[in-house]
Amino acid sequence: MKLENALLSTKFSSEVQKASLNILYSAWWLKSITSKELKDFDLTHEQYNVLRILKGKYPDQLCVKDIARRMIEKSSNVPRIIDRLEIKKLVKRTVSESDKRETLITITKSGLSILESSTSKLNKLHDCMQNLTEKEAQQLNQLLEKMRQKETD
Amino acid sequence: MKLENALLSTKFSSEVQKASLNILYSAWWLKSITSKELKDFDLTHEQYNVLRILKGKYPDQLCVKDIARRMIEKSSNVPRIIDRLEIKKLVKRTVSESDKRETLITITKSGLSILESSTSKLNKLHDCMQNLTEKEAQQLNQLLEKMRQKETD
DNA sequence: GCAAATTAGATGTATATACATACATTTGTG
DNA sequence: CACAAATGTATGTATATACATCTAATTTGC
Repeated sequence: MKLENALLSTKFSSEVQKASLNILYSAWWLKSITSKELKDFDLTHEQYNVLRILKGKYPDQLCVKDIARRMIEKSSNVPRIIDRLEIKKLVKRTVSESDKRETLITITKSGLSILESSTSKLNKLHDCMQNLTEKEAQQLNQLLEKMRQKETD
Repeated sequence: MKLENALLSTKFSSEVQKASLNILYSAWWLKSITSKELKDFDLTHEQYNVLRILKGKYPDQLCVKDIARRMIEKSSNVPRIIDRLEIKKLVKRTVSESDKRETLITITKSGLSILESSTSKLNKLHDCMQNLTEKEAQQLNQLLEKMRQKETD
């Protein structure tokens, strides 16, 4: 869908300004289609993201800070997301022996299994909406990274 | 910043999957730099968005539904955002005469003035981070819209 | 060795997101 | 005209975001 139709507006001061709005709208669009799939597994987008990060290092444990550093949205309140995952027994908390301030998080068998089935469902969704070729996706990645180039790297 | 550094991860199953994460991260990045500026005006990103939409039609009024249709994030709870703007006297509610179910929203002089100064601050920020040329921005817009092409247009 | 500074995590608050439900008004249909 | 269906908005609930504050543990500097 054209951004003009999505926002019912045609007044953009520049292509650059339009690109900002387009990124924000695309992110909302991506989140809303994936959240819909995750609902079947009683997972939110953020809970899924934490499980995915934990699996990336499995069977190693990660402390809360390590997870936070890997989150897409850096301002996520990781302890609270962990709270919800812990209630559902998808992760486990343990106090670190080497540094008692740290809480180490482990993904449980049950967490791994729910992550596997939800990921396979999301992948199917991804395949369906593969409108971009690998080359186009690569170009998109380059443009996004160029846009953000002011960041300290 | 490269996505690899932003998320401390190098494992992406494809450029397309990486592009999804890149869009989500870029949206967070855009929101966080603009929210920082809007804080000086005691406005949230969403409150600013509503004011911007109202100004687009000024001096006409818009009902809640018209505003919701123009929001970037379609699931925004517009009545509640209006609540906060009304407390700050930046907008005014009136019941529509032609259809008493509708609430018409008007931006106040004070709302227009705060919108003007905050917009000019955001534009300055935009100018500083103009890393993309108009042509590149146009290409980015095309790629994002191609990605979303499954949507009913 | 110990006080001060730093760090990790938990918790509190305001606002937003996502979605369900409630309520009033309007519209459509017999 | 009556009444069911649809519509517009407000409100309720769970979770998340954004940010501040608090507590406990660790590190640093003297």
